[in-house]
Amino acid sequence: MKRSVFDHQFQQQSIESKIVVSLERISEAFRVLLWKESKEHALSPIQVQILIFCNFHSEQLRKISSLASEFNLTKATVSDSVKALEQKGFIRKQQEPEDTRSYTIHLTKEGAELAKKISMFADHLYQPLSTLSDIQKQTLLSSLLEMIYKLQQAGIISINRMCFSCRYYQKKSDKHYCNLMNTPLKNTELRIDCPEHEMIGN
Amino acid sequence: MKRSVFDHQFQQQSIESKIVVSLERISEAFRVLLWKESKEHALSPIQVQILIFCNFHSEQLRKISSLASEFNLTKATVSDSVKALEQKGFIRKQQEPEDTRSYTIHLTKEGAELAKKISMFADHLYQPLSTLSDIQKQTLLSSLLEMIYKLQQAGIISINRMCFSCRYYQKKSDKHYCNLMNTPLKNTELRIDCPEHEMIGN
DNA sequence: AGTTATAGTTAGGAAACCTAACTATATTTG
DNA sequence: CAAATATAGTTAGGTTTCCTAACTATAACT
Repeated sequence: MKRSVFDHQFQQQSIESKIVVSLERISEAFRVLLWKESKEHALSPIQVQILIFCNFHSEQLRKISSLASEFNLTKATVSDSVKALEQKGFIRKQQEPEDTRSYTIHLTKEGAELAKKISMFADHLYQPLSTLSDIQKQTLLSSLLEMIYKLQQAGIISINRMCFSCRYYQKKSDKHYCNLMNTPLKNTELRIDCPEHEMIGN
Repeated sequence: MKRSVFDHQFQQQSIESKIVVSLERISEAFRVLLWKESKEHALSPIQVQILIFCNFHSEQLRKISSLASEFNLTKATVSDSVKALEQKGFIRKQQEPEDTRSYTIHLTKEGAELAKKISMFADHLYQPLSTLSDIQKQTLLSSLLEMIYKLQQAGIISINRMCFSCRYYQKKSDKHYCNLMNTPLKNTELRIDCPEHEMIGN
């Protein structure tokens, strides 16, 4: 009989189920923080995410389709929110001559200012990390990276821009190597959202 | 100038910001999995959470107010969802003689069966952990526990039933100790959702 | 040139959330 | 003990989230 990670008896035997439950609690924290930040600025959670994302990512990614797969939503949902942001004057749509079906999202001056403010919402997660030792942090990070990679391979998270899924990444005798920068990468240098990322096998 | 964890340059310097971004990705995975599971059973995400929670927690916690603070929602929101679950025949409200204002939620036979099924939704998070070493898992867990405790202290997550916030917990010369069971606790024995939990200072 | 794929929008609907105002019981306290 | 206050839950009304399905318009095959 298979057991759920939420089963107390199972939790007492299994460290894995404790980890999953912990991660679930932290997800809850994200949800709460995002919601709170949204309300404070009269935005919706998804609008907050879009503003932050657009503030930190390149033109190619600042399109309806990219945003949709980034946040695992439909294009219709994203389209609505983008329209709302446009009406509020935080973004502007810019047609490109190459493909007139699509457009790139640009933050207006007000949008960029707002984005800077709201992107601090995750700070509350940042502070609790300060008391962990360096080794703890390193182990924590590599474990999380491994998890994320597997979640992406399993098709649960659609998009990522981490080294493991990048065409420039190579494992050389158990060491990480980036073929774009031509340098070895320490565990802590592995990126989770690399601007130069190119998906493997494209 | 303070920087956001979503800032790429900042990420390259700071391991903490990478961890936060990773956690954010994992939260996304939870959101997606919960949504998917909901749709498959014609439930809403919050209904799924309520069913699972009620399946694994004691009577005192199976009340509107508890659920509301557990999930950081208002009572109104929870009340609505519980009503829906009742109409679908998965739960039943049971008045207690001690306090007739309130009632306890009981799963019906169908509700319990459904709860068992849907509580496996987190399994996709469980499997990616299998390749981690024991030491990695232990470090991961204690880091997460520490984070959660601080998030609760900071008032971001309202409720938890972990050892650190329990009146029976004691730190004896840097070792963990449970005064209810009268036993020392290894790092891996620390609980994240203990049925015997009693909030400190009550 | 005609089919097919892709980018984004619109419309309609269920549900997730909230706030505010409400009922009904419990508890406190003057 | 009666009056004031607190607590448990509901209802009403609103905005936003998200979906699916049908649509327009452009781009890219064949």
